[in-house]
Amino acid sequence: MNRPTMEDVARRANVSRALVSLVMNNSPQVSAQKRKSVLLAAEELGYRPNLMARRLAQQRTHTIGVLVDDLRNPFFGEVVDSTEAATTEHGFQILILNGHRDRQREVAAVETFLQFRVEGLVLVGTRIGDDDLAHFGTLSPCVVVASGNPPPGVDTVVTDDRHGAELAVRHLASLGHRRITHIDGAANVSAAERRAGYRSGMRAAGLEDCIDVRRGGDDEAGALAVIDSILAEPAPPTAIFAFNDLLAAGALDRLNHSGAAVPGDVSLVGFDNTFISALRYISLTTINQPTLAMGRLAVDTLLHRISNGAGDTVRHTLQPELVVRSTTGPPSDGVSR
Amino acid sequence: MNRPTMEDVARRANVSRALVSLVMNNSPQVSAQKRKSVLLAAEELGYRPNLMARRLAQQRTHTIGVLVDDLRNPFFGEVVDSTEAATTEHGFQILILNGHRDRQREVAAVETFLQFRVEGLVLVGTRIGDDDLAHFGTLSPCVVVASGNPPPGVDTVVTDDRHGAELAVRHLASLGHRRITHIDGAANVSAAERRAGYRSGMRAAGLEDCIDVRRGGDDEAGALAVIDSILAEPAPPTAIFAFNDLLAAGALDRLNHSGAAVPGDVSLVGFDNTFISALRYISLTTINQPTLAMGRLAVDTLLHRISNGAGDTVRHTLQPELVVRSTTGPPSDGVSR
DNA sequence: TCTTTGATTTGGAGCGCTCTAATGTTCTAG
DNA sequence: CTAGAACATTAGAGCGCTCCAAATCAAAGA
Repeated sequence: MNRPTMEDVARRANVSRALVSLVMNNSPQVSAQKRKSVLLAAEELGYRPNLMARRLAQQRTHTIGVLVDDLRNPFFGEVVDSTEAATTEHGFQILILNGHRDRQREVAAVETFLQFRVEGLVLVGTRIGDDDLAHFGTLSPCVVVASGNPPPGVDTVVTDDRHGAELAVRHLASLGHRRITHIDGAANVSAAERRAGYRSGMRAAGLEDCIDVRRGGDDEAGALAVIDSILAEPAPPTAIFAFNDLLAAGALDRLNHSGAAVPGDVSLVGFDNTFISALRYISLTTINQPTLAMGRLAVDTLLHRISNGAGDTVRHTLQPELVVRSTTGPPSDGVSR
Repeated sequence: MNRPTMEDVARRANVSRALVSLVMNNSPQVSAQKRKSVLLAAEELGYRPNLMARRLAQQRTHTIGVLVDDLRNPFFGEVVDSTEAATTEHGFQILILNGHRDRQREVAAVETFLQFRVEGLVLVGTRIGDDDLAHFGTLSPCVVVASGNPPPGVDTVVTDDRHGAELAVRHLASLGHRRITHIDGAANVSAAERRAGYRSGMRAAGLEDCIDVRRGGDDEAGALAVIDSILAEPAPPTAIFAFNDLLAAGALDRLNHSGAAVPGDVSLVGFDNTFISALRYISLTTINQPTLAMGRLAVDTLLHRISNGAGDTVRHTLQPELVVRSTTGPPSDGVSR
């Protein structure tokens, strides 16, 4: 399986290696005639340029690395999609690695990217520590997306998680809910901000006495136990604000299974506005994050940094929005007052 | 941002480039002392081997390319996950590219893989034509996963789609349904087999007069219009077998919205057994595909082919299973008899 | 002391491609 | 007819690393 090289093509077309190279990069300074014969020779041999060699010689890879915390979460999937679109539009290649929600693996993935000599890094929702992050920032242009509260010195594109959480609480409070519980995102990078937003939202609504945070997780499974224990309590909450849509879906699931009506007995709000929440069958009230804009902005920021080098750190904060669907409504009776 | 090279490390540690290379590949034939000083020098310089150079020199990439038809479909996501796990276990790297359900893009992606000199290809659910496929097979070891009915000459790992569809129909028929409609997967690679399975299943149940195939698509959206038109008919089906879970979720959505009870008025079966169907809130009866085994088997087959070269084409066919949940039940009344 | 042997270390020739500088060619204008 | 511009082509020096063959070294045996 010895693949033909540029040398072979050159020989076959009776030209120099350099000329073949020019043709392959469709340089305009090649005569039509030579171009044709080179192309023909390449075709006949089934020639395919060797990317390794090309990149080595070029000293550029035209590639950016995208590291995602968890590809299974549709939210991240959407961000990656828009990142990919924006990247290819700019003539760059994209390399995707999955962090599997594991800090170690994520750091290892960045290492892989660096060995690949990617020209920039997009870290989506990763749980890499601030110290490592700052370090990576010195090694390669780097944009952090959707990651709670990244350290200075690294460009970031974030949704205002805190504000998003406040929107959720305000919505519930305005419906008349008082006992609003938050099922949090545990170690997820955005968890802290959303928790903080929940707290400040509760305070703003004069409900600080009702603040109640439960430890959830990253996906459906995280909500099950919490719902079980909540329902067993004497005065269960009339509303739940979940860290994300997956958690909310899990909660919905469990509530339904336990015979609690949503929103009749319990109102529920998620976060992310993934396609899951949009399924009419679920129809989850949630907080939208502008994934498309986030991906695009991240790439723009990164490419700008790549071509313009150092400079002031940029921080783009996008605003989330409340999307009201069918899982929220006024509390069923006066009990909560 | 001029990265240190092996040369720099060698100079700093007062050894030859070759020795540094040995250390980097942790060869056993290096004295402990030299190893230490090399490692130290590398550490101090922040040296990171250049993968391009390494691969170019090595004439191997230890990488396999995985092309997925649609990363947004959780089913494919699961297959990729297990593929990734199996790959890294064997010391290989994995490169993932997304086909976005577009044949052109998929062919282009394979081209990219070939330029990367991947040592093998795993094509998951792609819609690349048989001719192209056969061609790629001659260029690189290649395993096709979950793709309907691939051409001979290429190793394959498939679920017996036809049988899976038959299981679904048999289940519905045994519950007493007669008017069972199939919402198909349109141009999806597995669509033809599942359609065929639906047909033969119907025939086997003596329901050939009721055969009714509607054009669906790849995801939720594909089901909406179909459901609308079905419900508008004088004698709507009492059961629906959808091409996959996403389509089924869309159908569930629409049925629910139209006031049709599931399974009261209409029973519903999906295909793939993705996490969506498992959400208790949805609790979809579906056909399970052993994604974990598929990914592992694909990698094993591929690596075997890589190390043992040509040989008889392998075709692994895995058996799907019926997973009964809450969207199927007997037809509501005697009308259908 | 001189080999011999096995363990270490090193020189240097690639891997396949790009890119600059230099060389050829062709054509136009003086 | 020829200088010189304008265009086309090529030689050759890398890019950073691996790996084979050869060189070096140290300890052990004769």
